[in-house]
Amino acid sequence: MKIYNTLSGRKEEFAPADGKTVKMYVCGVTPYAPAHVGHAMSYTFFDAVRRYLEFLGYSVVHVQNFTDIDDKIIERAARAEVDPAKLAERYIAEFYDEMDSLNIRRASLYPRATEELPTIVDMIQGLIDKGYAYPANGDVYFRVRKKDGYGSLARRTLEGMLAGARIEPSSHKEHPMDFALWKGAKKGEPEWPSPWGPGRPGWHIECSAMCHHHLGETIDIHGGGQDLIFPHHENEIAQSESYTGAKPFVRFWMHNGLVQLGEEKMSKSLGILVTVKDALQKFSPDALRLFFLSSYYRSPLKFSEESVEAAERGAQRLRSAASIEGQGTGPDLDSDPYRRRFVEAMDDDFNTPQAIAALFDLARQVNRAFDEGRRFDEAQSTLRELAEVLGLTLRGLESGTQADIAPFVDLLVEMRGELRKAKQFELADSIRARLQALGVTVEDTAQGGRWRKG
RNA sequence: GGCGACGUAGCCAAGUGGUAAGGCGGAGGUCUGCAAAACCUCUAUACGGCGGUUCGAUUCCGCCCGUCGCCUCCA
Repeated sequence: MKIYNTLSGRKEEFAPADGKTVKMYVCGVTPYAPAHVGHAMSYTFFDAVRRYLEFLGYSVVHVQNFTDIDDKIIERAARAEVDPAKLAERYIAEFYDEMDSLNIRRASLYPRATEELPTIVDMIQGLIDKGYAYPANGDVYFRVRKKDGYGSLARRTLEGMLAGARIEPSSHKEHPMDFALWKGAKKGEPEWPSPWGPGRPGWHIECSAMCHHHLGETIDIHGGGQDLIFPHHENEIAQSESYTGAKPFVRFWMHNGLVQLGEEKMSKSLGILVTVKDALQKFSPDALRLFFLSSYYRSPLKFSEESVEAAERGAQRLRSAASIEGQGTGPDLDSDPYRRRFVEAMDDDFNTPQAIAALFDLARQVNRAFDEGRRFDEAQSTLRELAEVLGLTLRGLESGTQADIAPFVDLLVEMRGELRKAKQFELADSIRARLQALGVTVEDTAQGGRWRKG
């Protein structure tokens, strides 16, 4: 299959370095606020990446970090007068819950910055020893000019960056673009001991350290949002390659486009966002996933309720095709052409929009086979299988915490069937309308009434 | 100012050097007591604008307009 590599700017043939196991690292969140749909989109996409790679027969080691110590956490915790670690812990728990709700499979490992201090300190020391970093005034900085090719991921040069003129000069830095590996602690801040004095790790070093610690010197895929390309991923490359001497640090860099709300990027710090929690209250997980995966992952995606509502109706159509019962005896529906289209689309840099198009076409064929009295069990299971590769459950809305209403609704639907037979249509229609008002849709088929929630 | 991305039907959104997937919506039809669902047919003389290359461009190149992102924390 082919994957677009940000580093080369081209689609390249992909296979894991060892031929079997894909080492994949996806940048996680800084848990200081609720997750928004931009996070949901990114992690949904990388979940689909992982599922598809496994579908191809690879095993995938998927590592995703939590940046559980950082300026924002300290700031928020101070304002709320809680312990920074507690604050982070709370948002991490929320994050797990929400990602589970979105049917995003758990990563193989979720390392946290605060649990990687020894690795981080070792790496910083190693960088100092090799001349790539220098302590200054309790901080430690990376010497950007020492790293060949710094800026190549972002396609920038040091000169170009300086032209931005938005860089705050720091008297302790040798070069304005040098970045912190270690930040000396100020009074009252959380701190860890180090050879350079008490402090905490800089933002970029944790990812380098975790990658190295858990996945080795070279990993197959490193993913994240496009907003991480610079400076975060650029700096990761600089740190990791300088430390290990191994090139490349990452074989395939993958970056998803950003979710926009209205005309702007969704952003935690700017407060422009729709939280995952809010979205899940309005829409089914399948609808959100279908919405996310209906556009190519590298393009920006505009979030709008109308678009997700459209996806909700589409999801319902897929669900219904995946769950109809009562196949006939005519010739089998052959789903191979649809499977091929799906695979071909996904092989082309995870072209999920086209893969989804194949799913909709297959769903139509299943419905047709039903109408024509043909067999479709194999096609239907293909539909479910491929949907699952994208992480779509195609399950109906669950009844939630309520006791199971099924026997009672069944009874009403059955009684209504009797009324219809007796041509008591007014009463039958009234039952249907009242069930609808309670959130149960009743449909009449040749085999009698059937119902679903929603 | 520098770097990058994008601009396709009412809306969302793929894609190709030789006249445009899919979804939602809409119109008509089949089925139905009605409705819903499902299925069938239709719904972009053409892909921001202007030039260029080409037998031929929406697809390549240049310029312009518009939108967005990054350059500072950010999936």
